Amino acid sequence: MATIQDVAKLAGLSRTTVSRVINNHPYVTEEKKRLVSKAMQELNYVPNSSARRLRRQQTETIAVYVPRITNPFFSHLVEVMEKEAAKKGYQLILCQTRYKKQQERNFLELLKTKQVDGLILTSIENDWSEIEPYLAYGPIVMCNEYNDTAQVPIVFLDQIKGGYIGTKHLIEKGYTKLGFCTGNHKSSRLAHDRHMGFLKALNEAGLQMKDEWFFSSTHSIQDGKSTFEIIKELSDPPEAIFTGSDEVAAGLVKAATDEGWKVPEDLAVIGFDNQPLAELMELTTVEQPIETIASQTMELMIESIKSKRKSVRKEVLLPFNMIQRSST
Amino acid sequence: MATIQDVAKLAGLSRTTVSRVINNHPYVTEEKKRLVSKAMQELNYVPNSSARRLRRQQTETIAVYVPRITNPFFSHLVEVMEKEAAKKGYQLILCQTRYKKQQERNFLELLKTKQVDGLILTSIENDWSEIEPYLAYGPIVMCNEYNDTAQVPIVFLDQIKGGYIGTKHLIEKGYTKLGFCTGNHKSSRLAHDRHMGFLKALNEAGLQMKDEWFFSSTHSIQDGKSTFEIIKELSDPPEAIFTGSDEVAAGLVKAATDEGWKVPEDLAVIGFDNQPLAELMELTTVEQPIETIASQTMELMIESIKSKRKSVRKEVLLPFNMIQRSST
DNA sequence: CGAAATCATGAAATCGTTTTCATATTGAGA
DNA sequence: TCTCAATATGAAAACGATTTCATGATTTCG
Repeated sequence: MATIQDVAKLAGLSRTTVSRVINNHPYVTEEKKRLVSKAMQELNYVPNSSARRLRRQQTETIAVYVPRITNPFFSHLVEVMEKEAAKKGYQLILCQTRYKKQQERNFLELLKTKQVDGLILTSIENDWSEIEPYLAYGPIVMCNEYNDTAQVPIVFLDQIKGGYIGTKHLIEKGYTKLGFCTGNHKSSRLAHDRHMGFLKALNEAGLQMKDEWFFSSTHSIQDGKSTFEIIKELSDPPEAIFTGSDEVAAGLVKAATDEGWKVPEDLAVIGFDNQPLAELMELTTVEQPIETIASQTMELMIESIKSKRKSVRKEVLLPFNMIQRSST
Repeated sequence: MATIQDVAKLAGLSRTTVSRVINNHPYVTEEKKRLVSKAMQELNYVPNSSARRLRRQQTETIAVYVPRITNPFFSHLVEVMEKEAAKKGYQLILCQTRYKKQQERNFLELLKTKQVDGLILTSIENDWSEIEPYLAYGPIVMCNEYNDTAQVPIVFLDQIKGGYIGTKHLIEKGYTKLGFCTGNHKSSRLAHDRHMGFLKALNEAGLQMKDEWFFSSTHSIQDGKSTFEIIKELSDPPEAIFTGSDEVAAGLVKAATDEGWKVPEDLAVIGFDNQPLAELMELTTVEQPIETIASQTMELMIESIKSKRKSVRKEVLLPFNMIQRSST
């Protein structure tokens, strides 16, 4: 493996000059530039990035935390982030926290050991107070997660509104008996806020909700199917269901139609996210602008890395988009 | 940021001894170990990984090439790989080639510049001759892609067999008019081989196939739906379709049932991969053991990194698994 | 008891860059 | 012609660890 020294020797110049050519520093004559380029080519030289990182004190690498990359929402987010990062010469290290506090804490060391220039958090397991100290080691940007106090840039959607507009849509369609499916609504701020939005819309319309129309811990297609099994046994079933996920909505619709129910006449369902599966099942859904979320986040991240100033709070609020299909 | 020097000073010892404690080298007395640990704690010290990388000439980082992370097959692969890598102290850099030769070539520089210890290729855009020279810079492992000559470890499935068993299943179910949907069967060895397997099964059963039952460039749910639109206009439509993807199969089934066709009575469909969507649509499908593929690949990769021997060809052939549901 | 092996520690070299500092040359303006 | 700035180059320091080499101290064993 050729080093900068070898190149310098072959070109009959100093390391310094070679380095200047590599980093195109202004004060180098055309002639020397040619000499260096020729030598580099001849030796098939590439600068050693470990050395460069050490000297420059930066890695051109960004860590992205997601719970699991197989979740389509997060893989879409990461897809766009990687693209944007690559465009600007950065690489992405993928960190799956698997919804575990400990796993998240382990990964936090990356920033401390200077393996990455910054952290993007698309989900947070630990309390902010646990994470906050790591800000001393590099910028952190939050994406689609929020926290009212953290002094970091944050790209997010108002999930209360998300819950609200989805529910409002159902109400406008004339449904009055509304059910609600949520994931882990206790720990997740997102789920909690969507529920708030749901209740707000209900309230405004003066509608009541039965306890038996509330379903928690629903995440998967299978959960959607099981939920329908419960619904069909109710003496007074809901007419429409707000779900926090397209998977659950798809499961509901599938189980219902299999049972001979008509969607949306017998049961209307609204999903969340607009995943490919939503199109397949023709689900009405509340879309989050994933591409914008991702690219804005990456932009803020790179900006934070470049301006080495102290991290400050900066909120970027993005809008939802209702997609009406035939499930409502 | 505290350095090893600071720790050494505080502990009243040399850098060398501190380094020995960090890397738990045998010859250090318990007493000094305590002293060093205390100093490290006090200074909140963490070894700088750039320095360590430079000195050790290794990065504990592995690059994974995928076309796009949003493809569920690849995201599942990456999910498991990341988990296995993390378990052994390695990190993953995600590289999306986006099916572009140029993009793949750009990423190849990562290995050359010593940013990663090795490369995992889950798809290959360029000719092997283009990639082969990079073997000089570190190990490469192929995953689910193949090439008959490359002198690298390779974890794969016999896609001819994949096509064969799926088709055989349809034949055993009694269908005689078989259609075939494929992606980009010209450039992809995978798609080509599945087609070979399909034809082999057809041949063995003495069945003929009409040209109009062959559909190429089908990838998405939407493609599946459009394909059905063509099929329903045929005067002599196929009774069953082999598809190279669950997405296409799902699209077909959805469009067909919407049109009032019964699946599998009017049209049987078999998918490929066993994605979550296959369960939703109750698709019979040919499953690839993704978790095993991923973990075996990662194991071979880490093995290759550790034993610094010359790369040699090593084939790991894994079996398919037919999953029978109600679409056939 | 003396030689050899083992244990314990530190000084200095090393990994391969970039950056600082010093110095020489050239060109422009007074 | 002299000064000052701009241009061009190189020597050496720095980044922060690990590794080699050297040197004592201690133990083992014949």
